[in-house]
Amino acid sequence: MADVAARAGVSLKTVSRVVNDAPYVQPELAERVLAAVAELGFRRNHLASSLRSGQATATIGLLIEEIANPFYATIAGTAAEIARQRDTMLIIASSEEDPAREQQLLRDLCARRVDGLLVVPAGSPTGCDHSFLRAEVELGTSVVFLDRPPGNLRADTVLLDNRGGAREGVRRLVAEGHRRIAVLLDSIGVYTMRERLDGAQDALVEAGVPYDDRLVRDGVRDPAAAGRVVAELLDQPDPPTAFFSLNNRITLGVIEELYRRGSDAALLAFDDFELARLVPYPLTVIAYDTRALARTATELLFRRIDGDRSWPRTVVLPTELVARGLRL
Amino acid sequence: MADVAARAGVSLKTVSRVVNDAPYVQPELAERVLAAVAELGFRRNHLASSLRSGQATATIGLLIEEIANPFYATIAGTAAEIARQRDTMLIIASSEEDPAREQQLLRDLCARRVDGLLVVPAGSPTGCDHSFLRAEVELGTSVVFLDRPPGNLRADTVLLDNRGGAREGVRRLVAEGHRRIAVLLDSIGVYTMRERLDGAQDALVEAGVPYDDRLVRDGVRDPAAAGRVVAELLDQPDPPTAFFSLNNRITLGVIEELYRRGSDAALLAFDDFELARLVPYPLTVIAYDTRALARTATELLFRRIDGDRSWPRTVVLPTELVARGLRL
DNA sequence: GCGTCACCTGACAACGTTGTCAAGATCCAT
DNA sequence: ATGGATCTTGACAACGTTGTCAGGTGACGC
Repeated sequence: MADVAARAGVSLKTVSRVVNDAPYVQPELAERVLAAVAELGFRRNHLASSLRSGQATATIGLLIEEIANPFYATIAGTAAEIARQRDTMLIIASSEEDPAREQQLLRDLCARRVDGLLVVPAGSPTGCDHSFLRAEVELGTSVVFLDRPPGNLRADTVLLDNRGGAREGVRRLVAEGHRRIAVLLDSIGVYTMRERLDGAQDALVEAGVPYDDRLVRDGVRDPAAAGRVVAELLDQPDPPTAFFSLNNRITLGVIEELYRRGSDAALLAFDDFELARLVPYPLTVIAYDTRALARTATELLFRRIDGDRSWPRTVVLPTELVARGLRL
Repeated sequence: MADVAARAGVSLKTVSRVVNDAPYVQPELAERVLAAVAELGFRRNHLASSLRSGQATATIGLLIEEIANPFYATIAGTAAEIARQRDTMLIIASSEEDPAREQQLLRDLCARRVDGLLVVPAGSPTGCDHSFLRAEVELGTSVVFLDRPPGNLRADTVLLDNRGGAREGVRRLVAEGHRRIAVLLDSIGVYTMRERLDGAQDALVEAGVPYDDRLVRDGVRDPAAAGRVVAELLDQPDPPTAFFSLNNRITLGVIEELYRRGSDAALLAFDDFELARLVPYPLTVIAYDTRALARTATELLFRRIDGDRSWPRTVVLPTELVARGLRL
C-alpha cells in the first residue's frame, strides 16, 4: 500500500480511501491511485484490515460432524449460499463426533476471530459442555446451534421435531397392526437418536403396546452392520414385523437385507434421501427440510451478528411422513 | 495480551513466549503467565499473529462448484481431513459454475492470505482464464487445480481419465452389439463433459460405427429433464438401444424412465453413486476414486506450501467399469 | 579475576491497515 | 471582508502479535 501511495504521489490514507471507496477523494487522484493499484498488482490485506477495525472478519465458522455426509453437505451449501449474499466466507470444520476435537476446533475458529459460529454439537455419552464458549460469546462472537442443542450454554438453537416425527411414524405402524417393531440406531449418545427413540416409545406407550428392549439395537454404525442386525432379528423366533431405522445410513442396509430376503416387513425410516423413490422396497420416511434448518440457523446467526441482543430462542422445525420406495 | 502481561508482572514478549511455548522461560514465570491467561480468558489472536509473521495463516481455500453435490462434498471432506492433520483450516467457496464469481471468490481468498488454493475451475463456454492468479502465485500462494485444468496458467493439476473411461465404456457397449447409442450431457461447456463425449466418439470411430449427432443431447440439467429426453428418444422411430449418461444426476432420471417403461436398453453411466447397487435397473458405471483425487491434490498443495518449487505436474487418475443395479 | 557460554528477560519496531484529528482549500451567505 | 459549512488531504497512532537485539544473570574453566 505504501508503494501504491508513493507511485500515485499521495498518502497512505488516500489509497485506503480509494480502495474502500470512501467519500471525499478527488476523481483525478482516485484515478491515479487506481492506476498504481493496477500496475503494482496491489491487493488489500484482509487480515490487517480486520485486525485494525476490530470486528468484521466477514467470516463465519461452521462446525459439523462430517462434511462428506449429504445431510451436513446440504447444511454447508445452504449456509455458504446465505453467507455469500453478505460477502462472508465460510470456514468448515468437522468434529467427527469427538467432543474434544470439537472444542479444539471451536477455540481455533474463535482465535481466527470469526464473526459467528454455526455449531452442530458432537454427540457424546456424557453430553457436551459448551460453557467454554460463554467467554467468546460475551466477547462478541455470535453462536447458533443447529440439529442438536448445546450443553450448559444458553444460545439460539434450531432443531428438528425428532421426537414428534418418530412418534407419528410409529403411531402409523401401530395403527397398521404392528406390535413387534425393531428399532435400529447408530449411537444412543447422540441427542437426535435419543429423541427419536423416545418418540417411538411414546407411541408404543400410548397404544399400550408392550415394550421389548431386545428389539432395540444400538451401535449400528453402517449399512453392513444394519444388514446383519436385520438378518439376526428376522431369524429369531417371533421376529419383528416392522423395522424403524433411525438414520439413513442404517436404512440402506435394512433395505438391502429386506429386499434380498423378499421380506414383507414394514419399514419406517428417519431421514429422506434422494434415491428413496427408486429403492426396491416400500418404506415410509420421516422427512424434513434440511435446507430450512440451515437457512433458519444461518439467518438467526446473521441477525445476531447484526446486533440483535434479544433473548435466545429455540426453533423446532416439523417433520413429515412420506411414502417412498418401489412396490415391486 | 497486555493485560495478561500486567497481571503476571512480565513483559509482553514473555507472554508471547509462553503461549507459543518458546524455550528460555523460567517455569515459575510461565506458571504465572498461564494463570493470568486462564483468569483473564485470554485467547491469542490468530489474525494479528499471521499478520506479523507474514506467512502461514494455517488456512487453505477450496473453490468448488457446489458444496451440496456429493462429489464436491467428498472432495471437501478429504481436503478438510488432510488439512486438519496439519492444523490448517479450510475455507470453502462455491462458484456455481460462474467464472466471474469464481474470480471474485479467488481474489477474496487471496486477500485473506490463504496459504494455498484448491480449485475446480468453473466450466464456461469460453474457457476460463486463470492468468490473474499468476501474480498471486508469484507472491507466494500455492495453487493446485483438480478435476478440470486451469485456463492460461501453468500449475499442478489432478484430473480423472474422463476420455479413457468413456472410451472403455462405449467400447463395451459396441462389443455387445450396440450401434445406436444416445449420449446425454449436462453442458458441453464443461471440460469433463467434452472429454467424456470425445472418449465416446473415439470408441465409435475406432469401431467404425456411424455417428448420429441427433443422439447426442446437451443441456440435460436435472433428473427430470433426463427422463423427458429418454422418453423422447425412445418414442422416435429407430430408437437408441443404449444410453450413455455423462453424469450421475442425469443417470437418476434415465434409470427412472427406463425402469418405468420396462425398457431393455443398455445403460452406461459416468460417476458411481452410493445407492447404485440398489437401483432397479442394471447399468455399468464408470467409477473412479474421488477421495484419491482430492487426496492427491491436497497433498500436492501442501508439498508446494512446504516449499517444493519443482516443475508443475499433471496427474491423471484411472477410471474403472463396474456393473451396478438390480436385474429384476 | 576474566572471558566465554548458556540461559533468561524486556524494549522496541514492524506486519498492513484504518480511525481520529487537524489543517488547508473552496464556496456561499452575510 | 468575515464566518461558517463543506470538501479534501495527510500525519499519526493504534489493532495484537512476534522478530530482533541488547542486556542481565549465573556457571564454568583457566
